[in-house]
Amino acid sequence: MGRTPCCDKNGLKKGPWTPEEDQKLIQYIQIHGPGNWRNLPKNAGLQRCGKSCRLRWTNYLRPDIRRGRFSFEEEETIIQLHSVLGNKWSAIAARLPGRTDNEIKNYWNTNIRKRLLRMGIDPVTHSSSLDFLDLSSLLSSTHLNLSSLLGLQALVNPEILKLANSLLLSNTENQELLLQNQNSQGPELLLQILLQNQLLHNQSTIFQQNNQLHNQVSEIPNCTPQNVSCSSQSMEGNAGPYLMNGQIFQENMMLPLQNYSYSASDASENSTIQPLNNNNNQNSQNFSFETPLSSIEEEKESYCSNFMKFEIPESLDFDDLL
DNA sequence: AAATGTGGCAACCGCCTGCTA
DNA sequence: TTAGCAGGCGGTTGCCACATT
Repeated sequence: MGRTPCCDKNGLKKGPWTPEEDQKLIQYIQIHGPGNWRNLPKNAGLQRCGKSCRLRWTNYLRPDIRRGRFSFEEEETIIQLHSVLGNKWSAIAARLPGRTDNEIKNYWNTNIRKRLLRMGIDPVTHSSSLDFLDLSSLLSSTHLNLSSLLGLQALVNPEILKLANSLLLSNTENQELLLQNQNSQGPELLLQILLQNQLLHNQSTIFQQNNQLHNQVSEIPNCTPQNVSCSSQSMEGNAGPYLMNGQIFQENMMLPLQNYSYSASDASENSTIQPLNNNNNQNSQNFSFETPLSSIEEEKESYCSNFMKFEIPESLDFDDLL
């Protein structure tokens, strides 16, 4: 025979927990520790199913739970882990101390997922629905082969190369696909992974930097982000991407710093900024964005939508990559 | 001020896995 | 060996607070 049922479902309370019930559960677990959920409700004087008690404790009452808004670092971690693990919320939560799988799941469904959808990114596969990631025709041309991927190091952050490598090692599906296609589409798959993760990396980097700057500005007495003065020439309509010193995806140049002035010289001495897809205000050393201050969420979306406008610059000579 | 719409989140539901008798 | 349960997990629901009309 198996075990006896964990609880008699008749007469058990359901729905939101009251403070009194929470207190009973906390007190009992403080004395006896978590576990033995079957007998816990009866011993603690609760008219609840043991399963309900366990959920309440693990998702809400546990003392090590970290509540409040998710940080950019946490969001970055969630997105990256989700791209590898999928909806394995418990596995993702295990890598985010203080966060529960339920909380991460809710945050994904209510925030990240919707934003990715608005940006044209499939939240399940993390692949773009836009055509720019479908570089098959370009990559299968006679102008590019596997060795050219090495040249992409100029375009791709080394950390992303490492991430792509770890993804390839950890993602069985990718491994199989690459093995199946190593003589034909392998480089294309790798490039897709690189580009997708470059997107994620730049997105999170921008979020972090923008948030840090936002916090720094907020700490200045009598100075709110709205009244930070903008300097020099306007780059309105030229929110990027840019070609800078022969490189695209220059990290510091990807900031969609709406309402903040930004000096290109901060990022690189003697920099030149060339909008890839716009003819206005070329070679500006300083620029500003004069759009109204938007929420962080809007900034994220704004950045990503701009990023999705990525075009391969004509100045990029693929023949050289050979 | 009231009605309606929307988003966030706590909690439940049901399936799966591993353990136990 | 196997029936049956506890615990774990992901999906879904429904309530509540806030925003909008």
